[in-house]
Amino acid sequence: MTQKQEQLSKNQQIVLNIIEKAKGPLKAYSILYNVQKRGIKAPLQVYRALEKLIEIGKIHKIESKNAFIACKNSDCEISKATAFSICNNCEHVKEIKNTKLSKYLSNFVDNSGMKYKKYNLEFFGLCKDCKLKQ
Amino acid sequence: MTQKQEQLSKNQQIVLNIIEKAKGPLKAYSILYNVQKRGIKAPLQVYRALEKLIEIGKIHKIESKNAFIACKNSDCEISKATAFSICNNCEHVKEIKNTKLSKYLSNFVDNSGMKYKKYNLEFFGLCKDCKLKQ
DNA sequence: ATAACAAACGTTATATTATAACAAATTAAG
DNA sequence: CTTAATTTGTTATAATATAACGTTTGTTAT
Repeated sequence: MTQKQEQLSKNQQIVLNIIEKAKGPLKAYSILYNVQKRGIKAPLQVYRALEKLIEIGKIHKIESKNAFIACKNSDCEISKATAFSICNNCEHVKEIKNTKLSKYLSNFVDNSGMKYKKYNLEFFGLCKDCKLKQ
Repeated sequence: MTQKQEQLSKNQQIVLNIIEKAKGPLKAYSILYNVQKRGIKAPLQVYRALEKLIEIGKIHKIESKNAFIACKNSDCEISKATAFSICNNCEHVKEIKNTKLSKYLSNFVDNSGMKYKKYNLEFFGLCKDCKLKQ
């Protein structure tokens, strides 16, 4: 019983469901194949839903993978502050929920005195499972 | 007189020159158009050079833009730790050189105790010029 | 309730970004 | 020199993403 999903349109709902059920990030065309039985036929329908879902913070794009993942973090309001860990071996992706980190980055001021409204951080390494197996 | 460039191959050299001369990040196909007079004819030739240049840390990929920029930061050895600021208005991109930030992120340990080998951070906001103009 | 507007939809076509596969040429090392 | 590794050239194609158009649905204000 998630709240505030009644405002999503039909296609947005379908695409979000697929992404939320997935274990990891999904690519746009893989989403497309998965939702064809539900009436979505064209890439653009998927991309439009993705765009909206990103806008309202329900999902994030993993830029280094061109893939999309459900937001598990109520803190990153409207995707202004996102951080992920990505396993180089099994490609497992996890959203990092760390208050210190997000505070540090949200308040970061560069050498020229600039502050930023938004950031996206991607960490790469081996996840615990893959570290053990090696 | 940059050092250590004698080891680059012809195509790698050509592509690097274009990227280093550019004011901002370049897209692969824009690089291609720019180097056709110098004998590079196919996308793959560009992508291969890009791959190598990234590998040896001469350039970075701006993931959110699918574009490539020369490394201006001798500190980010072999691109293990990259941070950029990106202007939402004029699309100006700048590599952030900030020792505190890079130390903070390189030493970051997440809630599960994981440390990471590599990260890429992209900040978004308005650059100084665009802030003034608004 | 309905006119006016905004948001979402469906569809076709196409643009943009990136890689596969294979053979030839070049370079580096033993 | 010759073997191995890297780089090159080339053609084809895969994968990712958007343009443009007209229609339908949903919202809001009267």
